[in-house]
Amino acid sequence: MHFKLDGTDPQSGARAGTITTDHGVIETPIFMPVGTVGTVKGVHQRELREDINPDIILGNTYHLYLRPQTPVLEKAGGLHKFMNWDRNILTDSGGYQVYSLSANRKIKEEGVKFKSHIDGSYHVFTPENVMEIQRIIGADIIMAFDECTPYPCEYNYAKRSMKMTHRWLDRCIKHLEKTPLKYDYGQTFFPIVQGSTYKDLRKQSAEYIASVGAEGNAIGGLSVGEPADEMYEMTAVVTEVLPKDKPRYLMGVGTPVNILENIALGIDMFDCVMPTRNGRNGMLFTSEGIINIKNKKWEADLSVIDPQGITWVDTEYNKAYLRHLFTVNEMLGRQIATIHNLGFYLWLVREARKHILVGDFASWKNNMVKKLDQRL
RNA sequence: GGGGAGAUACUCAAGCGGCCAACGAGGACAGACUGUAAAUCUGUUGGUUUCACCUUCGCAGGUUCGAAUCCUGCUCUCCCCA
Repeated sequence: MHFKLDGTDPQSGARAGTITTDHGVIETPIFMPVGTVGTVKGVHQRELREDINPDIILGNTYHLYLRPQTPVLEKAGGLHKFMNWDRNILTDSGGYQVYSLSANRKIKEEGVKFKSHIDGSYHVFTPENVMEIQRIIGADIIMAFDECTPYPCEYNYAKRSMKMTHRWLDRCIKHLEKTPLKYDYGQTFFPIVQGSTYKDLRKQSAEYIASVGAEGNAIGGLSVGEPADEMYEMTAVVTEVLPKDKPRYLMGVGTPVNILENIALGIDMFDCVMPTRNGRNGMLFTSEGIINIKNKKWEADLSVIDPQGITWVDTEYNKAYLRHLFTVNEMLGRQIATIHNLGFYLWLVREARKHILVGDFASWKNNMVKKLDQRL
């Protein structure tokens, strides 16, 4: 993997860059659609490629390990071939499931014992086997196995957890060196900064993560319920420390406003289920503000979904029709909403990139933030 | 014509003397959702001046301290036999 800085915004910490991998070029800032189990829910690969056109998408180690299971992925020659996606893929390590499946797992120094949410069977994830599984899945960017702490998180717990995540990181790196590539392209490993919402822990963690000299770095444990201002504060502390010549990935963020604010703080990569999940649940992010398409007010509104027309669905369908599809619970409604939202998110980060390169990002951002937060 | 069953809130449907403004489901309305256990989850759904009162369980009477629940009549619906 190679990262090149193409430009920085004079008024903020925003950067535009280019990541090059064996599966192509990723222009940053980038939003990566989430495709947990080998599909960006509700979107055909063809639509993803042609209509939304992201350079990279996500998969999830825990979910893919449970189903279809690694032997199938290995037989297929990796996730790219299995799902027919020839651009970049990043896999999360399962660290987020340590948080989200908290009722079904037990954390120890050695690793995490999970109770499968599918059949109740027990599985153990360690830094070592997570690296092996990610080798088999074969994503271009693979993540360290970490503990994503909840919010709020008591200081002592956050500190202990952060230190364990650091020790796990060492084990990941050590084991990865012994685990050869499975396919004929490279894989890049990203470590993850933790430290909850404590500035000193975040700084300490960022310093540790920076010290391992990875080709890219991630920030985890945010967007887990903390107020946005706290998230920004933590991002600011961390980006101050992380190397400027490496991409920075803020995991799990966020709303369109969150993304713009974090771009301003020097983040290059984002992922979030919001455009897909909220889209399936009727929430549309548009150039004019946020719409709950299920609301009665759209019942007879024949105006197009988004006059900006970022993706073709925006102008081919009207609001009343889309609301109707949700009302009668037709899957097409969820598909349209998902394509629209992903198109919008990708448009947003591409627009941000343009403004960074032109040099007027800060003022453009402040303008956008006001519009994007509006509820229509 | 004879016999039987039934009418409950937007719909379906419980309730069979007080704990009933009335279970439950659907629908409707609204909210939530941030490295996806999520096509999921939550709330509201007779009215109002809402820790209370008023009007509701086909219609009209009656019994009772008290009725959606018991009695009488009426109206309507469905089923069976002619």
